[in-house]
Amino acid sequence: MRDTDFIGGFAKGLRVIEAFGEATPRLAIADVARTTGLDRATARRCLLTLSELGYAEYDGKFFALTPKILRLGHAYLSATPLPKIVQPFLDRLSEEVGQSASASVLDGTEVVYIARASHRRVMSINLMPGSRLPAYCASMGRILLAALPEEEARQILERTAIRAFTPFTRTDPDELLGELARVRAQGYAVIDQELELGLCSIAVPLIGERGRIVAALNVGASAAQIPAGELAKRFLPALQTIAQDLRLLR
Amino acid sequence: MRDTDFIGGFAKGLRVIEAFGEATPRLAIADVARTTGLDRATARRCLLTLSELGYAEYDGKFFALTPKILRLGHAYLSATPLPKIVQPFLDRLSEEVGQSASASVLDGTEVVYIARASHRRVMSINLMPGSRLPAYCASMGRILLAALPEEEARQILERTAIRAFTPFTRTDPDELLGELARVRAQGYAVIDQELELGLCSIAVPLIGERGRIVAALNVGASAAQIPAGELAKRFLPALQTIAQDLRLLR
DNA sequence: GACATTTGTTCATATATCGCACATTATCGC
DNA sequence: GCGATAATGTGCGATATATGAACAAATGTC
Repeated sequence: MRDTDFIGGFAKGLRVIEAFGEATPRLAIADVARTTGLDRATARRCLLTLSELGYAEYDGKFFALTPKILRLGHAYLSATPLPKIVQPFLDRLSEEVGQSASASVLDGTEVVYIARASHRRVMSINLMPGSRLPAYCASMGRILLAALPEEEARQILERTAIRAFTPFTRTDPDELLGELARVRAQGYAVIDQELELGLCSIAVPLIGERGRIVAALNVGASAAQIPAGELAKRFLPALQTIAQDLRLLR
Repeated sequence: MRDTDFIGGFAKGLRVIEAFGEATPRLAIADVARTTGLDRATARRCLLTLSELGYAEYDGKFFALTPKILRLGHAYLSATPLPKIVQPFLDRLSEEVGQSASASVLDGTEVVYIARASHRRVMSINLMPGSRLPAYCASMGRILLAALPEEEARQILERTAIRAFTPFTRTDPDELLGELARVRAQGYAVIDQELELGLCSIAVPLIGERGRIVAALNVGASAAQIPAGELAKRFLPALQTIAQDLRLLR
């Protein structure tokens, strides 16, 4: 690609949108300039453009995104067949096992939820399509990392900011790579309170065309109700059935 | 705003993202140029930019959005407190009444789902945060339209492409305005199979600061199981309790 | 209340982008 | 295969945008 094929203003605008996040729902021009590294004048122009188009609101001091911005993500969720195909299966699965079920894909070092059937709330954080979790300590993340060539998985782990969310979180890259090998061999991944105390989950791969692993499915449960050791016995057959059914669709 | 404060390239890029949708997951350069009305060269530059940034994939022929694009919508969902606050209440409500519960806001002529606790699948279409429905024939849409000054509601109806999804759909603007008045007076809205046969729902407003209606909550049910006439009796108290609890939070 | 800082806005100009016209390459019907 | 048609890639002048410094306004500090 020649560099004249790159629209700098567009790229900067997207960075401005991403500047809004969890802890920063309302931002002043200077805030955006700082977090994006853009010049204040440029940040201002991006924000005014967003506001002019209705993607953001401006009260004279702070900018905030409007629900119109959801059109952008929705363009993916509705355009990509996978979320739509998977959702009814997750609903059925969730109903059947009495727990939350989700599907996700890998984006960089993170797992991105593309569909979810939430049953009981067992996690403190609220997951929905678009939500992200670090791949290294999520059951679906382990599946998706295990699907990559080992070298690639290692690179992703290397550029992940690994931290221990709980005393159970595995943080050693080599140990994690060993775990990935185990996951690859056994065909499913179990996480026991590595992300959040009291929460465990089990995930399986979803196979697409040419046998490629395109997504992961999981079931999450409260560790108090169901010990991690029992996850495979209780949920693996249902998960594998769903994964098999979904495979037949393609 | 002076016109030099507007970044055309950014606005065009956003249009390109929105060109991807339900029926068009994969688009060639010329497709995008046609649907957006942009010059082919410009559409190409936008697409290459998206691809360079990892928001899209390019196989040499077609472009498709990647899950990274969800970061943009997620910036809103995680930045705006409302979805996060509402979700646990919806979960509780859904569990309590044994039906799906949702929350939405108005964006133009459409209702945008910002949170949802799906219980049983009663709709043919798959709703999730970011999903959109025409406001005029959705229970939450009626609530949100009724919250506007009548003149504004009329204008929205005028620029809506009103069509009859079922034989029950009300399509006459004056009749709809009358219905809005009724909704405003009684404080809740009931839809009986206007959007989809076999589906009915009931919605209430969610009050924010200064008494402004900031969102709507609803419960959907199968018309076969629960006639529309019984919705108020069965679900209104629970809905109103939730709305009241949520009001206290602010 | 005056000073120091931060923030928002404007301006001139260097730079990048736009859209057109043309060249090239793929796709389709036959 | 071959011509017709459509799609993609590219160079260029006109035009729009980015930049950083300078200014104005607001905010915070003492």
